[in-house]
Amino acid sequence: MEADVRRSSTFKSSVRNLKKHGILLHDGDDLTHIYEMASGTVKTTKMLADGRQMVIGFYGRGDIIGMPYETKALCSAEAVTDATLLCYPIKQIEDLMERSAKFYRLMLQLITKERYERVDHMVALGRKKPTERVASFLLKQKDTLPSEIPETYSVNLPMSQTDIADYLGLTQETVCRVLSQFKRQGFIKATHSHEIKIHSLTSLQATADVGLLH
Amino acid sequence: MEADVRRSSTFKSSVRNLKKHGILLHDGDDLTHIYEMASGTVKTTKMLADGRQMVIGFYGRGDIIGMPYETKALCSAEAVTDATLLCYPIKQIEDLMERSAKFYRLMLQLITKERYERVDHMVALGRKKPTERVASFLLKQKDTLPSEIPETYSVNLPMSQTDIADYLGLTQETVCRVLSQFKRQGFIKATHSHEIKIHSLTSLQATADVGLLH
DNA sequence: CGGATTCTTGATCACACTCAAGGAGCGTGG
DNA sequence: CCACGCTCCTTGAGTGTGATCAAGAATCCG
Repeated sequence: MEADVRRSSTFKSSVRNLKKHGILLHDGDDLTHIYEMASGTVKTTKMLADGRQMVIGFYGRGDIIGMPYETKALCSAEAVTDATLLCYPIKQIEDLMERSAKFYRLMLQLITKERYERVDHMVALGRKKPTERVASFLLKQKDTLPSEIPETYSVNLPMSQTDIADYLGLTQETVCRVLSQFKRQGFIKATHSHEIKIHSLTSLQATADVGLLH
Repeated sequence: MEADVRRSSTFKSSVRNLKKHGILLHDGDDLTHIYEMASGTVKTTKMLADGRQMVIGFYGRGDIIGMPYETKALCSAEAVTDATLLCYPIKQIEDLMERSAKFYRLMLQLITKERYERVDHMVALGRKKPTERVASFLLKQKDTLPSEIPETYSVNLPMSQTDIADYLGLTQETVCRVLSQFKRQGFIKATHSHEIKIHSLTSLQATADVGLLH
């Protein structure tokens, strides 16, 4: 998006750096800007009154946080790692959308992608078993990689297992146990911390989609 | 939306009637139209390979199914009761959006509302207990009513308990048991079939938000 | 190096699911 | 209009799975 905004005459944006655990937004804040991830990872969350937390999404390079006409922030947003964001005044984005068909199609595209992901996420939360959810989560990470994925490859998991649990509607212990099971089965292997190697993409896919394998 | 579309010069829409259990869309179909509910209730669903079903949403009078630039249907859509829908060619809607700022704001408004609901739904699926999910669901129904809700009022529940369960990520039996419990507690009362009376809005709200009461 | 956080694993428990059976409600056709 | 069959609802009993509780190991970070 960055290039598209810059190309417009009224270009005016700033940069914001967040340290790990830095807060970008509180749930319900007035939303003055729309943010584009330049580096790092940010999570959006909702919290219940008694402290239970739900992670709605993880955002990495190129992802957008905030939508035109979202006057109040829908979720809180917190840095999972140190992160850099490009900040566009929301009014400016709204103007661009109204004036440039190309730009508004770009926004609609983003919305479409988000809708698709949220529905997938909802299916996982409502109807998938823990192993299936974790497998789906691991596979989703590959979408963030450049195309053409071989059977074996590495993915980065910058977030904690607690964050993954809060994203998948599980406990941290269950996530850990499922990952251990996948390791024992040879589906994945821990490399560095915050990185795992996928050893059998097909096994994970079978597990994610119906849990055919046990 | 209907009035706004008609006001435009290129107005051209048709009406579609669905019988109960009639299929409007199959997941992945080419989406040629955008639909506005005129009467009845429709549910959108996703199905896993082994038959597990997730209900993504219920749609009543005035709700929109399908979005501009959603080339393939994101979900299946099926009538829960006999239903009537207004059908707008998706191309026409896309044109209107590009040309009329007013119209595209209308669309963005719909999208914002959907985003808000989906996030709420995700929190329920991932972090709420069965009683809290059912209470949230019952309260959501009041949004469909004209404003100013008193402590006691009636809501229509045209869908089956199985549908509610598939919407809340529970089993049909659990939904039934929670509803029975609410009846015993005096929170609600069954009136006609497919209609219940809310007797204590505040008790339901307390249950929905944190489950403070047991 | 020391303290905090995160991860891992085990043991136990509770809650929602599964299985089951009976009843109520509804639509259809005789 | 009633009888029949189907779907949907209700409730109970028993089970299994993921949550909880707990403790130790590993990793991170100042």
